[in-house]
Formats: sequence, C-alpha cells, structure tokens
Amino acid sequence: MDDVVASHAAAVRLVRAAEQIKRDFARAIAPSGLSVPAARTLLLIDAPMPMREVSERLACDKSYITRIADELEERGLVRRVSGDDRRVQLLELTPAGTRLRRSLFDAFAATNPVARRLGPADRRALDRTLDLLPPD
Amino acid sequence: MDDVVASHAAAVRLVRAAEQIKRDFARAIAPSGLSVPAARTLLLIDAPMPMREVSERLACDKSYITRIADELEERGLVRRVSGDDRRVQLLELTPAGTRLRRSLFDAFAATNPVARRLGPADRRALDRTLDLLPPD
DNA sequence: TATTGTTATACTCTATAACTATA
DNA sequence: TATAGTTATAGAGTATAACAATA
Repeated sequence: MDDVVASHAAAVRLVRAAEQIKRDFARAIAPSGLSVPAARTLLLIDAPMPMREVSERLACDKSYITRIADELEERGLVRRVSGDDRRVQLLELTPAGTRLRRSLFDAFAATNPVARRLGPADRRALDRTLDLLPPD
Repeated sequence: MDDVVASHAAAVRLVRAAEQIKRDFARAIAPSGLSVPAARTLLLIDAPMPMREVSERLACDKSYITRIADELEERGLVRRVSGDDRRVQLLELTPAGTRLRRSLFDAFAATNPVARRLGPADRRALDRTLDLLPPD
C-alpha cells in the first residue's frame, strides 16, 4: 500500500516531466509560428510520407492530418504529392520546409531537458527504465 | 549530433510513456463517469482543501477549479464549505466521495504501468533520473 | 468491399478577462 | 489594494461520422 503511493507519485512525476518537455518544445518552436502538432509533423517527415503513416506515427486520427497538412502547405513547408496508389497523398518537404525542420531540431536540442540535464549514462538508465514500460 | 538524436528519441519515449499512463488512468476511472480532471481532483483531496490550493497542486487556473468543483458537487462527492477567511471555499469529501476516492486509488494502482511493470529497484532508478530533470 | 483522404462538426481541457465579495 | 472564487468566453488539440475517389 506504501507501494501504491510510491508508484502513484512516480507516475505523477513522470507525467510532469513529460509536460515540462512539451512546454519546452512549444517554447522552442514558438518563433516558427507553427502549431505544436504541425511542428511535430515537420520533424517526423524525413522523407515523403503518406498522410496515413503520419497519422499512425503521431497516433492520431487521419482527419486531423488533413488540418496539419493544410497548415504546413499554406506556409509553403510541405507539398502534397500523389503516390503510385492514387488514393495516397505523400507529404514532401519543400526546401523551406527542410530548412525550418533543421532549425527546429536545433532549437529543440537546445531546450530539451533530456539533452540538457542528462549525461549519456543517465540517458541509458532512462532508456532501460522506459524499456520496462509498455510501448505505445 | 548523435547525441541530439538520442536525446530527442529519449524525450519522445518519455512523453509516450506519460501518455500511456494518462490513457490507463482515463480507462481506470471511466466506470466512475468522472472527467479526468475531476478524478485527479478527487484523488488530491485527502483533507478539506482550499480551491486555490487545488489549483496550485493541479497547476491550472483557479477558474478551472470552479468547473471541476461543480462537477464533483453535482455528483455528491464533495461539498464546498467556507473557511475562516470567508473568501475561501474548502472542498471537503462527502462519504460517497471518500468511498469513490478509495476505489479510484485501487483502480489506478491496478492499471498504472509504473506500479505494474517496475520493481522497487526500477522505480528508484526512475526516481533518480527524474531528480535530474527540472521540476514543475 | 476496404482504404485514403476530406469536410463538417463537436467535444475536452484549459486559459484569459472581467467581475464580486471579502480581507 | 490584493486575494478567493465565479462567470463568460475563447482557443488548442483532437475525435467522430459521412463522404468521394480509388483500389
């Protein structure tokens, strides 16, 4: 029962740490003017990617990707291009998208608490702990 | 630069783990019919607590606590009682609130991945890692 | 018939601002 | 003047359902 309380506290702390990471991320990408999910999508697209795959990787509904793609396309950061299967639309970075993506990576690296506060050994310890928790 | 990628990946994993905890929590409390923030509040109230303190502990605006208190009061789980300072309203559990609170604790303990998948040593390792990350 | 993406709509969580009543 | 709580409103993120085009 002490165990319950300790586990509860640890879970709360873990959630708090995640929220801090998210706040730092939001702050890091704010100058870009992108919404958080649009920035997450931009970071995800390392090569032209079907919108369905984006929705799977972000673990959200496909209808939501339509919005994000609209936002990124209006900003000239991605293009929709048709796949071989003509139902499929791939999101492809424009040159401007590629540049912004790189700068978002740098900004995130500069603020991400995991990068700033954890040394390699600490990070390995974190990885081992996360290995124990269920994926997805 | 490999370091950037590894830190990024670790941060993403940590956020995912937190989201899993939150999903499990939502599933655990679903039978109660309470919203997630109302359930969090119920778990927080171990003794009559000023609404302002609730807002601080949940790290949210005081106006939001008004809503949560309304929900909990309509369900007959808490009462608003005036403090000595007559501006202050304390949230106090009713007997039904006390019973539901206990059952939510049990439900959370049964599903919380931290409790289910991490042994005491693992949890201490997690605590040490979280000590390194910025609080709040 | 199943899948990709779109549209329209609505829900949840949460903040901001303006207010009331105390202190 | 500052603080506790309330009210009204708005915004972000996200889901659901119905649909069109394609497979």
